[in-house]
Amino acid sequence: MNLEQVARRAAVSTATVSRVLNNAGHVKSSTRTRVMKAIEELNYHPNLHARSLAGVKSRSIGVIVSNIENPFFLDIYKTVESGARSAGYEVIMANTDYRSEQLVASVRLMIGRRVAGLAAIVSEMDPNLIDELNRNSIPVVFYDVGTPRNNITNIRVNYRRGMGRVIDYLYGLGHRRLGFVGHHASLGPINERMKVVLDAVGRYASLQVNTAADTDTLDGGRRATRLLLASTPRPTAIVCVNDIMAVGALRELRDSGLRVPEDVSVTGFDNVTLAQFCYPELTTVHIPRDGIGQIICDSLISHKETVVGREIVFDAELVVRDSTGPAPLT
Amino acid sequence: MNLEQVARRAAVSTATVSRVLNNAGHVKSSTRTRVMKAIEELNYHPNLHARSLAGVKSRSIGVIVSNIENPFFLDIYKTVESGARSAGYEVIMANTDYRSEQLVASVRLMIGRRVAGLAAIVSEMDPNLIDELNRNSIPVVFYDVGTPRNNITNIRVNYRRGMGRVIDYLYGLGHRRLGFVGHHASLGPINERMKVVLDAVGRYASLQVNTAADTDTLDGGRRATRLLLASTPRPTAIVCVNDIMAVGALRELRDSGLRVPEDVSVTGFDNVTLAQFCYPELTTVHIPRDGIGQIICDSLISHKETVVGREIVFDAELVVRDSTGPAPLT
DNA sequence: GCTCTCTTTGCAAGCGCTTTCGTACTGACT
DNA sequence: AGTCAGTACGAAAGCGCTTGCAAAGAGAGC
Repeated sequence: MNLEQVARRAAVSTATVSRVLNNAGHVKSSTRTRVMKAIEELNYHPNLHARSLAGVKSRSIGVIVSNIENPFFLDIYKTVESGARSAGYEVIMANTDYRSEQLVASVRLMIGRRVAGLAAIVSEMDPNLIDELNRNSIPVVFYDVGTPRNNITNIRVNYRRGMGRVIDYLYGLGHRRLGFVGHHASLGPINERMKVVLDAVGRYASLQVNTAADTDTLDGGRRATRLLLASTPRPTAIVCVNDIMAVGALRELRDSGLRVPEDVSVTGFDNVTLAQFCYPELTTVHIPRDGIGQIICDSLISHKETVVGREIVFDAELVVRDSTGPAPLT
Repeated sequence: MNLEQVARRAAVSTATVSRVLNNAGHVKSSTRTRVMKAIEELNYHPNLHARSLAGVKSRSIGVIVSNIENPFFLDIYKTVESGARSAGYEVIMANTDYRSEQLVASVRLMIGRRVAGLAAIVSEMDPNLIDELNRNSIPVVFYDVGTPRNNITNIRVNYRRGMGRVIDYLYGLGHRRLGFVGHHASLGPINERMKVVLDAVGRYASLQVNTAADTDTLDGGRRATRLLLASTPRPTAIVCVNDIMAVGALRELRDSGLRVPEDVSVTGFDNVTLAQFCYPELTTVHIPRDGIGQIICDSLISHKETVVGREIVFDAELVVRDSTGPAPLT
């Protein structure tokens, strides 16, 4: 089923059918209806691969995320998608599960599809990828990883400051034994976050921290917390790398019969919607996901010179809710 | 940058380059390395559109969901993706936001991409869509909507029985005033679920129910619950159309100073992971998402005759947790 | 009736790839 | 040396679409 069959049935040329399909050029209205009728009768659906091949400029952008299950990624994806859609672009998504070989495969897939722009909201990285992308000319935005180049924009969040605020705040509440819940310690940005915690802790002589890592899921947060709670003396505050794992931590604490925040305080990171729907509501650090999505759209679609090829750093504000409180006296 | 340039650089024909890329046919190992070198030097990435066009059979399946934010959809998507991936297929995803025109657009997009199979995990429907799909020959799986045809498989969950169990259970606990939290009341399957509640309620003369609807989000559940709580006398149990909205309900009840389950009981539906991570843990109805994903893969990829073109109904088991209890005495 | 300007349509050349078919080459075996 | 099977490669025909160019038709103004 192709253009030619439609053309034959409508007794016109393929060029005319194409013009009808794309609302381009001048087509007499009687011809148009005749063509549409043929399309309908034949249940014709244009082959998008052929259309792309035939040199029409790409109207799609690719978004790659590390973990589509984490609402943080999903929020950014959604912002990008709505921005892209309103600009007439469609977005294709890929998930990497934090695996760098999967990231490379996804990037190749996107390039193979000839996307107009590519956003990678990922924590993993392959050493050769930046170079491969740089030799290409398509605009790219990296979140969390990568280095700015002429066609590569970088978005970062000032984790150091954000985490610093968390640690300062907890220290001020009298906490001296911390537990850090992370995931994929081997990944640059995640490891960086852990180091940031260690550094921040290092500023206070009396502060100690244990760390544990598991998968980036509710259950992972739960298991990592279980591990941390097993050490004696047990930490009085659990600092989590993100909100999802923090919600997992809350569950484990509940199961252990520990009260939050009276016995143990918990902090998250990202400030996803769920942070306000768990109990107790999470003290966390807000990351402006809509702003990030906006920047991505700007650099991939509008090609604003102000953002392309630069590094943009977002600040991260502490949001105090109910999951943190003064350290227990003992 | 295309095959021809690579071929020229490696001093071979495009056919040979193609053979190298696809590991097909016989290519002398020295030629192979020469071609690979050229590919690397030119940073060549094959145009996937061209490849698809050139008649290679489709290796991708499409999955359309109503609301990617709802973990229920996401869980099914993930099962399908992992099944597809292990069969060498890639999956492309589309989100409809419960809008039927968006569903139609997404289906057209998938057909335009010539997917090998199509799964629609959606609650909305367009009257002409089934026909349009049926005139096509690609295998299709619908969840929740549609009617089985020769190339269309239908998966359903026995909501009637599942919801019936919820109502019976609550009645047995002494609840007589129910509130139902739904979303998109105008959509067939969702409306169906509400009707099922009304029917189940109808079996008990002394049982009453109010309904409220909002968006299918945490916040939507919260707002709908707020509405239900405003009526006097207030319901003693809130029955939610799914777990996400139920978690929103929990939040609203907490804010209103009502205890769950002592003052008000809450039930969800789906049994997503989050149902065990909220507080109190949700009484809900389990829907076997992995089984659903499996069926989808079977009918779209393996083409098992046992499942293609049929209707498959899953049963839904009640899972009692902590969010439900005896109705308050007053 | 004739020219001029739009409008409407068709022809055909690609887009970048796969794949069939045919040719040339390579050894191995008579 | 001659035959044959197998290996290695190239030429070229599409896949289904868009689009530049040219041609034909249609009014409008004289």
